[in-house]
Amino acid sequence: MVNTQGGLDAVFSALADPTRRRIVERLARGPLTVGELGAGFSISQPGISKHVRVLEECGLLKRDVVGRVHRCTLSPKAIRSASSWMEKQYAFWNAALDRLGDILDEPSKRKKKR
Amino acid sequence: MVNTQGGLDAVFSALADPTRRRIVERLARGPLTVGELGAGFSISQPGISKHVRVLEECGLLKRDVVGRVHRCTLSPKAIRSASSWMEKQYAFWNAALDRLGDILDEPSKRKKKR
DNA sequence: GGTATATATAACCTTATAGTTATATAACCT
DNA sequence: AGGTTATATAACTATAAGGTTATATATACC
Repeated sequence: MVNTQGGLDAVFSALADPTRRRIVERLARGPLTVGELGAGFSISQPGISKHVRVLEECGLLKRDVVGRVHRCTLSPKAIRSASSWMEKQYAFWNAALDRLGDILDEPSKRKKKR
Repeated sequence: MVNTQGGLDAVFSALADPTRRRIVERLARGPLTVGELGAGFSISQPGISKHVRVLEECGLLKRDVVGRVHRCTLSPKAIRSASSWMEKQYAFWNAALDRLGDILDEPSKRKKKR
């Protein structure tokens, strides 16, 4: 927890919790109030409130307060940044696969350069 | 942490740590031994060892033990499953955007439909 | 065999997290 | 005003997570 670089940290951390992933899954189907989000989970109302807050702070969720009701919507920018981090690693990996054949063939005693 | 559904949980949890994401970034460029992975981080050798273990257990990393050296490679299957979870939510969200216009225009007392 | 190297394990500490219950705030409704 | 509803905050507890140092294990080298 020393290095909290660029938002990504908070997004992945938020998505690490299965309850929060389920909340995101629900929100991806359309906006819901905090109360509606809580229905179906077996955790307390303050519990849901805290999860919603975490998702909000990392940018995955936006809140529209109307009266006493808080309507939550998914804000896909954050999910996009996390997803693109993954895509990037994937792309690097594919690029590395070329060089890889060479390295893997190395029987631990050959420092040849091609 | 009551609901540990399908691997995804462990993968997101692993990626929540910035040190482990940096390890993944390095591995995406090509295989490295545990020792090589540790170089450049300011944490102790056992610290690295534990991070590597976490990445291995969630399926992001594979280990090839040759002699006393452990060569680590990225195993992109896990990253793919996490990434596709995100893509799925994204897709649902886009689908929801159609229905959304209707809902968002409703000012809780809506006097107009467009 | 003895020593150095690569990595893992054990034991421990500290901080963070997810959950709880109880209470507060604010909006809506007679 | 009084009561109900929606959500947040406070205070607390338990467990997990990341870090450490010290030690163990296994391989390599002379």
